[in-house]
Amino acid sequence: MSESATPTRGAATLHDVAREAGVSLATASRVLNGSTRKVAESYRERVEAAADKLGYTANLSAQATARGTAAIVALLVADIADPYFAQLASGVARGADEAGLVVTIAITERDPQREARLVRALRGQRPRGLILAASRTGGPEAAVLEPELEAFQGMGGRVVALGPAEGDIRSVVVDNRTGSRALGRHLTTLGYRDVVIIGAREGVHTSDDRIAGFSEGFTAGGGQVREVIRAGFTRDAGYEATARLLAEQSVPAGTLVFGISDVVAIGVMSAVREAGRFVGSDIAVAGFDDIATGRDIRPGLTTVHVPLEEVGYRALRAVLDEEWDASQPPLALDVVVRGSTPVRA
Amino acid sequence: MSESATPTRGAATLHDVAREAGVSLATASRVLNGSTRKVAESYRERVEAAADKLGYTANLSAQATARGTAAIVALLVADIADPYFAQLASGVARGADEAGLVVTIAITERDPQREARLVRALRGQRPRGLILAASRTGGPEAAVLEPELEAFQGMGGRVVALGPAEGDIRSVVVDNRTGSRALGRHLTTLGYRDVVIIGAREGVHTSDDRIAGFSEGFTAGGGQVREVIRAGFTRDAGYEATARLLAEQSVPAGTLVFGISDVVAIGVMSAVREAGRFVGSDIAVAGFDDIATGRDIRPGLTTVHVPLEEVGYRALRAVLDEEWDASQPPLALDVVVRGSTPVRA
DNA sequence: TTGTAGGCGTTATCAC
DNA sequence: GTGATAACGCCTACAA
Repeated sequence: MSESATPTRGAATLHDVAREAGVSLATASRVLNGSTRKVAESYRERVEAAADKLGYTANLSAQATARGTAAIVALLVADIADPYFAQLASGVARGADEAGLVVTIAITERDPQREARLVRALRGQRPRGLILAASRTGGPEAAVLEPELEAFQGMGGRVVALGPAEGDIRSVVVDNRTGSRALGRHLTTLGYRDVVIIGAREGVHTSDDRIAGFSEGFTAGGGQVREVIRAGFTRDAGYEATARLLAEQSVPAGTLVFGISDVVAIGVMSAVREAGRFVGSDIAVAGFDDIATGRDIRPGLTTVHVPLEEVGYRALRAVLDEEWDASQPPLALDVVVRGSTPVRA
Repeated sequence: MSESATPTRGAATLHDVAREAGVSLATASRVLNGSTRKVAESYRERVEAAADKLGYTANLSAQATARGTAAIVALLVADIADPYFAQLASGVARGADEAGLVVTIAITERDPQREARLVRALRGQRPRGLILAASRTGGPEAAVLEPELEAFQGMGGRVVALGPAEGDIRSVVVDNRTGSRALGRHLTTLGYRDVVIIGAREGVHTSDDRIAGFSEGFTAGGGQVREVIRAGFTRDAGYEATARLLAEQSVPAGTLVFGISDVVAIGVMSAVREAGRFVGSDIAVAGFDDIATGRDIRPGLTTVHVPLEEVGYRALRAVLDEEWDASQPPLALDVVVRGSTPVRA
């Protein structure tokens, strides 16, 4: 007596609904899921009544097999616990919800090999599109990804990358270069002349652009880049690089440290403090992205505001929209000055 | 002539692989996806060769329709941009990856109605399980969820809740009560006697438990709870409640504010500062969860460490494991004292 | 407008 | 062990 009087065995199928309503499968399908609506009102009502009497929910898998594509969009991020990616994901989720899509999420751990494997696995879902948010790199390691992406596109899937991309990959681009240039320039007007930049390894586009832009702006303003440290994109990378820097060199007061992202910059701040120095008055710190916590830490983190949630939302739209202007101007960014970079006396 | 010379049309199907390998569909299926393996080595090799020559990837939807269940686990969170949920999600993702499952994520926005709709929609995916991480409440609003959950379970899906749950819902429980009691008690040993608690509305289990536990510990230690403010679970809720508090009442130095979560506590800290008061020496602040940023802000946030990533991982295991000890002891928590609650002179 | 029937890619139950 | 073949639940020409 494992199952006794349960009226609906397992889940109600379209079949059940059709029978209950006394119509054909096709009719039921049309009113419940079909796109072009041409069903007599009386039938429609009966079907709908039957459907929710039975608690019917379309089997998405079956629908997907039949249609050849699933109402899914896959999102690849380096690390979902990182606020940068979390905020991005938030925008993607909002857009997906609006469009009635489901979001599938995969973590690349910043490993190109792994990323390629994930793309391949995700392909099995036949998602409408793939959003690549994990930091894109240029190098040869990135090559493993190419064939997988092509295979995916070959079966009608759309690929959207955050940051510039070649081929038929749509992309949502943030003007890292211009934003960081503005930041660098602005900081010289506050009196800074000496900067150490902590970024990711060469080849990571976002990092490279931010480093280049900042350097341009800073030198244009009369400052000089003392050193560019290649660390990584995490809080710990920022922390360790700074700790080492402070231990090995004598860093004069008034020096500015630019962390390639807020997350990195927050690590920088912690290391500065732990070394017994002061953030702001002593060693200034700036970041990039304007994640939420940057507002709540003390001193506030000077940064460049990136509308992360909006970026995620646009990426989602890029997956869905038929029309797509490939030459869209990149999202403009604003410099946000807070206490971590006070005016130098 | 709609189809011309493209070698692989769309995506390679099992059919293609079988033909290429010169075996039957059944055989190909067995070597590529089947569970019980009984295929001659020679065949196996041929099939595998054919498969990766063609770049075959199983169509998960088709597999799901055939099997009746998909290799998916759905995760419901209130807000993925919130570090609490993001860290949780991270653990879920890790476990899912290990088990070869895909994670689908849905945002409830803390709206029970919406949550119910999502569960219903997610049901269509026929996921192996559902992880309910969005703050569970007790009240009548929660009732809408029941039937949806039951329907899901009725079709063989497993439901895992974070926090206590009734019926055949598995749950991963964190000992909020004991943890907050320990925190409250400990803070009295530091000299605090007066606390204002900022929590979510009544009925939200996590919040209620933390408030109750903290109150017990704090009064047991000789302190008194001046007020319990019902605000919410967000940073802004903490901020606004505190701003109002500070504006309307005269809050003496040495008062402690306990935010029901670190996110709330961070809002509290910002409001304290904005009111021209000092966190720590003047008004002390404590939180709960030990999210990553609590370590990086200054002063550091005193809190109770919750192994969020691990909680997520366990939740995932709870979905998968056949064996499940319903009476597992809740995860123990540790008090972490930082600068936001200095010893009172 | 409605119903019939074939097909989507896999799995699983059979005989062989 | 291997291979037909009937499901799985749904969509969609096509016919009525």
